Amino acid sequence: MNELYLKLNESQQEVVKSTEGPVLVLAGAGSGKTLSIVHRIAYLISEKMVSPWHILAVTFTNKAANEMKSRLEKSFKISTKSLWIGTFHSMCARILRIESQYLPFSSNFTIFDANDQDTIIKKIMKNLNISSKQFHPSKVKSAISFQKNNLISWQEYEQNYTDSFYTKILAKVYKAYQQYLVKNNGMDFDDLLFYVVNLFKKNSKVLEKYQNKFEYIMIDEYQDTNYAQYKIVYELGKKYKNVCVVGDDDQSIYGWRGADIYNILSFENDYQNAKVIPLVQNYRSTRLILKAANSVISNNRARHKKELWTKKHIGNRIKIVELDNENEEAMYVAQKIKEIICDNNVSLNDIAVLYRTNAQSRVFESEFLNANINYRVIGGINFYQRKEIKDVLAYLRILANPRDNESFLRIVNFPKRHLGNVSIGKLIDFANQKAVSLRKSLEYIEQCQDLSNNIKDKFQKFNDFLLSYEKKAEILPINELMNNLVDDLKLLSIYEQQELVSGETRADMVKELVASAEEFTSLYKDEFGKKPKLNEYLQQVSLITDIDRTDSSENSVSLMTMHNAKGLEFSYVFIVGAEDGLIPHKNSIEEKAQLEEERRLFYVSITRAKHDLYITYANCRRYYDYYNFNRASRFIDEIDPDTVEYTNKQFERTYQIAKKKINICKEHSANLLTNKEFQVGSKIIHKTFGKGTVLGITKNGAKAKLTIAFESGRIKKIIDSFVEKI
DNA sequence: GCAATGCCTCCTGAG
DNA sequence: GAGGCATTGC
Repeated sequence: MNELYLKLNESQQEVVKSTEGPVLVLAGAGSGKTLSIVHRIAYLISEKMVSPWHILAVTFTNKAANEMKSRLEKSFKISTKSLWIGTFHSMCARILRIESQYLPFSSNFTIFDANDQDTIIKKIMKNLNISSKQFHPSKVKSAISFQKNNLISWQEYEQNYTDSFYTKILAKVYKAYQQYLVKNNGMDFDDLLFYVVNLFKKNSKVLEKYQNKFEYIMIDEYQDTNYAQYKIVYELGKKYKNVCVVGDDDQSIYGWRGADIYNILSFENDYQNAKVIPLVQNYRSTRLILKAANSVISNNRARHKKELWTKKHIGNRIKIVELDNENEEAMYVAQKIKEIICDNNVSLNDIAVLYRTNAQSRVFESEFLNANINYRVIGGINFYQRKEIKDVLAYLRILANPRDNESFLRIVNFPKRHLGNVSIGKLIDFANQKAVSLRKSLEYIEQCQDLSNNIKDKFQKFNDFLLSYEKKAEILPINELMNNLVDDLKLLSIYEQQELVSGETRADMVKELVASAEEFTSLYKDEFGKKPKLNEYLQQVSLITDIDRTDSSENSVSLMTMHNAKGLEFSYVFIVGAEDGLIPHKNSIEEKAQLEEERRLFYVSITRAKHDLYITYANCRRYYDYYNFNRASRFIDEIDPDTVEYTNKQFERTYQIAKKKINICKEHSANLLTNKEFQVGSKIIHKTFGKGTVLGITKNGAKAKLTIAFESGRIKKIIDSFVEKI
C-alpha cells in the first residue's frame, strides 16, 4: 500500500478502506475530509483495481473537483480523464446532453441563469396580465424553484396544489414558464436536476446504464443536498449500494434553497446497514478558535452531538472589536491587515474578510483601494452575470442555439442597429405568426408586411451577420471565434468609456473573458488533443462560479460572503458586520430553524480561521438612505468568554482619520451650496416627515438634494424645494 | 419611432 | 451604485 495512506489518522483510514456498502462520514470542520475522499478514490483505483470509469464523485464547487483531480494526478499518478468528478449541476448537464434524444431539448440547450429567469418570469407575468406589484417576480421565481427542487412538476402542481388564489396564479406562471423554456430550448439550474430525476423515472434503460456505470459513488457536502439531489444519489446507488456520503450537519447552510438537513440525519434509515464514521479531530484551527466554535454551535438543538478537538497549540484569543460605523470598520480591518503582513510576514492570500451580505463588500473595496491593499471579491455580481459578459455570451448562445429567443432579444439592438422596441415587437408578432424562433424569422423577413423596407434592411443585415458567424462557429476554435466577434462588433471601444467601481472598465472585463477563452482552448487541447469549438465552451461556461475562477497566484485578500467561504480556510479571518440583523439576518430571527441555520453559518465562518480570528461590529450602519443602529450579534454572547478579548472603540488613530473625513465631507457640501439657504446643520421642516436637521447637501443639475435627519429617527434625501428652513 | 435622460428600486444567501 | 423602466427629447 502506498505510504501516502500512512499520513491519515485511524478514522480517515477507515473511510478510505470502507469501500463496499453505504458509508456515512460525519466530518467536522477541518477534519481532513477532502484528503480522505481523494485517498479513497486513489485506493479504489490503485488497490481495488476499480476502473476510474466506474467512479462518480460529486463536489460542491468545480474548483474543489479540479483540485481533487490534480491531487490524484500529482500524488497518485492516476489519470482522471474517465473519472466523473464535478458538481451536481455539471454532472446533470452532462447526462442531459448525452441523453437529449429522450428529452424535449436538443443537446445544445441553453442554461438560463437567475437574471434570465427574472426577465422571463416578468415577461410571462406581463403576458398573463398578472400584477408584478401584487406578486413579486422574485417570490414567484423562488416558489417555482422550490417546487422543482421537491420534484413537483407544473402539471402536478396545477392538479394538486391549487387551493388558493395565490397558488392558482402560481400554477399559471409555472406552466407558462416551463413551456417558454422548452420553446427556447433552455433550462434553468433547477431543471438540470429535475429532468435527470424524471429521465431516470421514465426511462429505466437510461437509469440502468448509469447505475451500471457508477459502481462507486461519493458525495461531498451531503448536508446541503436538496430532495432532487438526494433522489439522484438514491437512484444511482440502488444497484451497487456503494454510496459514500460525507457531510457535517453543523455546516448545513443552504436550507433556504431547498437543502434538507434531514437527508444526512436520516441516512442510516435510507441505507440499510450503513457504516457511520465520525471524523472529529480538527487539523485546522488553534485550540481557542475551536473552543469558541464549539461553544457557539452547542446552542443548536437539531444536530448530532459531537465535539471537535485538536492537538494544535492554544493560540491567541479571538479579538472582538466594536466600531462606530461601517467606514470605521473597514479602516480598522485595513489597518490590521497592514500590521499582520508587516509583523508576521504572511501573504495576503492567507487573509479573508467574511460578511453576511454582498452589499457589505463595497466599503471594504474602496478602503482597500485607498490603503493599497490588493483584494479580490468572490461572488457578488458574478463575473458571468456582468452585463458586458452576458452580451458576448448571448452572441455565442444564439449561434449555438438558434431557438434561444432570450439571447436574440439581448443582442438584436446591441450594438445599436436602430432597431427599437416597436420594430422588434413587430418581428416578434411575425415570428409568432410563422411559428418559428426569432432567429429563424429573420430568414423570411422579406415576407413581413408590417415593417418598412428600411427596417427590413437592418434586420437583413443582422441576419447576414449571424449567418457568417454560424459558419465561422463550425470551423473556428472558440478563442478565435470570440476574438473575431469582439473585433467585428467593436465591443472594446464601446466599453472603454464605462468605468466600474474597481477602477477597471467594462472593456477590461471583456478582455478577461477573451483571455479565459484562450486559456480554456489550450487546457482543452492538452486534455483532448483538439481545440474546443463553441459547444464545448458553452457547456462548461454556464456552470462556472466565482469561486471556480479564483486564482491564488495573485497575492490578494479575499472578500466574500460567509456562504462562499464554505470549504475554505485562511490563516487570518475577519468576520465583519457581526450585528443582530445581519448575522443572524433580520429575516431569519423569528423562526427557530432559521435562527439555527444562521448560527451554523456563524460557526462555519469561525472555523475557517487557522491562526487568528477577528470579529467586528459597527454600532451604526448605513442602509440606502437611512441608518441602522444595531446591537452586537447575539452569537458573540454565546462564545466562551475565556476565548475572547474585547477592544472597544480604542482605535484612536482610525477614529481620528474618520473624523477628519467627515469634516472634509462637510466642507465639500458647504461649497456646493448655491442658494445659501441651507447649510449642514440647518434646522428644517417637511410637510410629512416633520422637523429635522440637514446632514449633507449634494447638487444634481439645478436641484440641491438635502440629506436630513428627522426627529422621527429616519434619515432621508429630499430635494430642497420640499423643505422649509425654521 | 428611436435614443437619451432621469427616476426608482433594489439587498439575505447561490448553482 | 447599477440596472430597469417610464418619460421626454429629437
